[in-house]
Amino acid sequence: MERLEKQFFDIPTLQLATALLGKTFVRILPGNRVLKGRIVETEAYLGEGDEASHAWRGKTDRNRPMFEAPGTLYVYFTYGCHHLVNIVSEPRETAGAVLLRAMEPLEGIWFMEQQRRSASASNLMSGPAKIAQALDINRSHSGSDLFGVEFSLENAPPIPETHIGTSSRIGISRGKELQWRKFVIGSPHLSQGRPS
DNA sequence: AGCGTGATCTTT
DNA sequence: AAGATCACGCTG
Repeated sequence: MERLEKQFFDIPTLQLATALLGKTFVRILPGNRVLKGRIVETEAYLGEGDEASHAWRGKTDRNRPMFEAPGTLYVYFTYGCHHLVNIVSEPRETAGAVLLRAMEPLEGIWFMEQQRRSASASNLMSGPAKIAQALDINRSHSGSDLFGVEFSLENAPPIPETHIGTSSRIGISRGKELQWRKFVIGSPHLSQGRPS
């Protein structure tokens, strides 16, 4: 299916979190190896007013990409060992991003298995840091976008509303009351989540 | 259930 | 300059 252009990403963050479900994330490595995954779980993060967001206190060196144009990538490093990948939303100078939390591996599975040593098929990208590891994404990609060679998003039919679940975001201490996690109900590739 | 591991941000 | 926190994954 066709590649999604900038206008696709230019919708409110919460809507984008839903619209991304089912779409195919495409990563092309140096050497033209192609990796693909189907997005099955996302979370929305805003700026001011969303205390769980990196951007709620304003722009810093790290979160700068969150203030860039829709379709930019925001990647950061946390817990001393994990990279997490977000797709930026909202117009320039307004913070917003959608965290990619889980994907169904579609193509390049052999490579992903190499990247993730102890993983069975359904575990390859069933968590936000696993995605970054499987697809070989790190901080150097923060600020890139989905409109070049390395990264893109392929269209796919929308997921029917009845198959989309909603919950609190996972692993945060503030903003728990907001139901800003979206996922494809019944997918075997969802993240395991963290209690409370 | 516990902990690693380091960047980032806030407070002194 | 020091301390707290952290959008997590793995082992036990």
